[in-house]
Amino acid sequence: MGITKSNLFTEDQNQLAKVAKVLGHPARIAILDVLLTAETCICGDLVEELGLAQATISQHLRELKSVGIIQGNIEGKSVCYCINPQQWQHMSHQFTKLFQRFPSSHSDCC
Amino acid sequence: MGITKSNLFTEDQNQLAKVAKVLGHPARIAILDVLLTAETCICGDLVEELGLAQATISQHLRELKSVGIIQGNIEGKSVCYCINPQQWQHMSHQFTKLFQRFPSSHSDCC
DNA sequence: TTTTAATATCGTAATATTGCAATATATAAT
DNA sequence: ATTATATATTGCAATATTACGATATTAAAA
Repeated sequence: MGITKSNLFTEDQNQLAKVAKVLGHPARIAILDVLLTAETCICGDLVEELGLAQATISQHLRELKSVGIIQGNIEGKSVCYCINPQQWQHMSHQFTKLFQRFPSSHSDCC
Repeated sequence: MGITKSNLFTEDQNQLAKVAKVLGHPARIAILDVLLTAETCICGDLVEELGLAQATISQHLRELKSVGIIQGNIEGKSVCYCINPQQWQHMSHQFTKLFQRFPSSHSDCC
């Protein structure tokens, strides 16, 4: 097949998986690393920074935008990218909720 | 192409992306949900719980095992799955580190 | 207005993922 | 030993992802 059966799962499960999937590529993590390190908007430097073709970077940026964790603002003839604070916090919260569901005081399995 | 250029990225970036990718499917989130809710080992119930074929579940379990966040212990003729506490905490820590790099006191972009 | 520069989109090849039926494997029960 | 049960593996079709060259788009600069 190749098509995910989203209807079998809850909205939360689908949503979290969708965001995780976007984080699931090193180029996209690298892009976030640059944005986080710069602590400001990045216009264009990304293509030189990472070693991928311009078209490829653009595609990864679109995927990050698709779940809202980054945003792009047109600034003249270039585009400034930055983290979207609201969505970043939301994502952070969703993951943290998942992680915290495993009690640290867990007795060994089986 | 279709092949990720891992050599362009750091070990950390590749590692985090790899784990995120495994979390990037709702069936695998759903499996973790069951394991977290049960707070104990789950032997076999997973196939009835989720609506996927046995072969498909087995495949998802293998992917979760591949990054170490769950483990399976053979228990007679069935297999008990549970969260791996060490790896869970490690994963949790890696993601949290990423999330916390964005200062909550961030001025708006551009 | 033409050129230049930055980014996006399209088309496409290579590869990966998803899902499942069929089959293999392994252990318990008879 | 044979059968039943639980899980893993294999093989395969459908679809998705990754990467990039070529081309479009858009806005500043000349």
